[in-house]
Amino acid sequence: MISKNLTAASTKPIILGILKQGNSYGYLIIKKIKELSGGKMEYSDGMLYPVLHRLEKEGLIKSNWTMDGGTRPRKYYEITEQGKTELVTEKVQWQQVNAVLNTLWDVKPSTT
Amino acid sequence: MISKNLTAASTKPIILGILKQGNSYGYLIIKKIKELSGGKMEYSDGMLYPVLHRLEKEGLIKSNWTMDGGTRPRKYYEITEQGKTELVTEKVQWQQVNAVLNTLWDVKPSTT
DNA sequence: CGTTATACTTTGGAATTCTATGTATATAGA
DNA sequence: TCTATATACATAGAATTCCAAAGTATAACG
Repeated sequence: MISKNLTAASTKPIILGILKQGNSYGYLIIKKIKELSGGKMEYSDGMLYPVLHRLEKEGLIKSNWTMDGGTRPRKYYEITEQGKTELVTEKVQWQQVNAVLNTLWDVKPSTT
Repeated sequence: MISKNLTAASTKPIILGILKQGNSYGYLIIKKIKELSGGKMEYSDGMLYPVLHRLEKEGLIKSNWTMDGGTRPRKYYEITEQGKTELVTEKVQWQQVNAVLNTLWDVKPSTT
């Protein structure tokens, strides 16, 4: 299982990325993340929903309740323009840190 | 500047990676991180030292005070075997998350 | 009709974090 | 010589963040 810190650091870009592929709702996003990660990342509903609320308050996504043909109501989320911009920022930052780590993963100890 | 979450997620592997290159001490580690990241990651001393203490308590690093030829005492840290193992674990996890993100960064929106 | 899956919400105890503050020595420069 | 800055480490506790747990409700399946 992925550590708490890494999960926290990746939650925002993962959700924004999924919503950029197309609108979705909480329950489905949880399943999608599990699927994308091959089961290695698994969000509980109590973890994901508050994040969605926060992202909406930040203006990165927006929601509307929908009746998908006679079934129960679902709250569909859509990424906003601001959200798309934020995703780019997240990408840049992630890649900067990734670059630092790539120089460190496989270092040989210096001859001390 | 790198976001708080990303900083938190990368602190442990970065410190372990730096110490794998060779022993070092707090003040120098801070400078090293700044240098490696081209100034994009900057730790305050109040941020770094508690992390070093925590990693030592976890057994991933160990310390000893040294007098570097007449200068003031410095607390040198060294990575332990356990620390090296942990670094591998961190690497695997990071790369798993990185793989998920790589599938998402550049997705084209589906024709909705 | 009972059980499981779907679907969303909220709260508050728990854990984490880092800002601010404190101590002390070495060095550069005025 | 004196002052300012850089070096070097430590820690309390205010502030923030987090997520496990509990709650509500409907659909689907056997």
